[in-house]
Amino acid sequence: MAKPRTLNWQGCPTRYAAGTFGDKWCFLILRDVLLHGKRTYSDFLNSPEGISTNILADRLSRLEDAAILDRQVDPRKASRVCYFPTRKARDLLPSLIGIMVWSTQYDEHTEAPESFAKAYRADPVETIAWYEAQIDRVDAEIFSEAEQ
Amino acid sequence: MAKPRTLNWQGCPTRYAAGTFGDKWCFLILRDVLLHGKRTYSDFLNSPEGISTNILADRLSRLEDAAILDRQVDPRKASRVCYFPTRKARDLLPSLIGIMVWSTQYDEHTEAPESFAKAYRADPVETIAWYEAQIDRVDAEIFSEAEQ
DNA sequence: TATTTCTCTTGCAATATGCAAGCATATGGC
DNA sequence: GCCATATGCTTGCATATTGCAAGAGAAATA
Repeated sequence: MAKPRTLNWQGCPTRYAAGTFGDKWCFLILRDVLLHGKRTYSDFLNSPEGISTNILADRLSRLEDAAILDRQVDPRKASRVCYFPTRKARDLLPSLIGIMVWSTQYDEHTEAPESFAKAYRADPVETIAWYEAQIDRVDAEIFSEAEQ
Repeated sequence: MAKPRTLNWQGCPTRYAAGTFGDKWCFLILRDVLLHGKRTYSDFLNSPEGISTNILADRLSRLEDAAILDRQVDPRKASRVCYFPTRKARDLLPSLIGIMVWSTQYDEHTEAPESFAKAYRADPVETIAWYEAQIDRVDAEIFSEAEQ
């Protein structure tokens, strides 16, 4: 048995988003892949929140189905797999960062430095461009290492 | 028995957000309260997604605990309850609308009109201000009706 | 006073999650 | 080539969450 998944949760934009990545584990995977340069199954598994293996496999598969992640055999080592963020994933960066700025403001135990929200407010476009460039760098690095 | 809730899901901004409203029903409640002018239990219950009564009560209670919703006896009718969006909720508007624009772009069955994403891209600040004004209007209306 | 509206609560079956173990494929050392 | 290891999953099972139907309690309405 398996996945009915986003069974007709299309149409309404909020519902589409909720059905596509609207659960805590998808959120954290998006964070890891968009902001922390994580790409492999074990990268995600080692995040401090401690996702379990079956849930991780399920969420990666859903995000791949939704064209948010692009699953490829790791060019550096064929026993490994890379999940690359697609353009569709990258286009969530502004909202994701906006949410993080919100958390930084309202979570009294936030660990985010003051400078993060400050930089974003000073120049959001530049801040997002910086994160996009980081993503490019991580992906390029993987393929350049493979050629050696 | 009841709610341990966001047990130490603080610190990391993404994790804080995921723990606070990171599930599909919270998403939809936020949509209803921020964008559709819904305020009462039965308003939320009547949304087309069909949330069940126990889940709705649970999520409203969590969002109230998180200071995202402000629960008050309805000034128009004391047997009813209003859930008003707080400043903390309103501050999610930009990200929520950003996510909706994303869905509008990527959901091939989107029901959102082209004009929505277009207006946002042309002037995001103005678009958000418009939604904020709508929220003010809905809340003011409730209290003005109560005085009659 | 009786009925209806409205916001929940409760009981129970179905589904999803978390955990530990195991499996499959590829790699790397001999 | 052969075996140990690394990596990405799958499976089984206990526990937790959800969904559904019914109903309780407080206030409005007739």
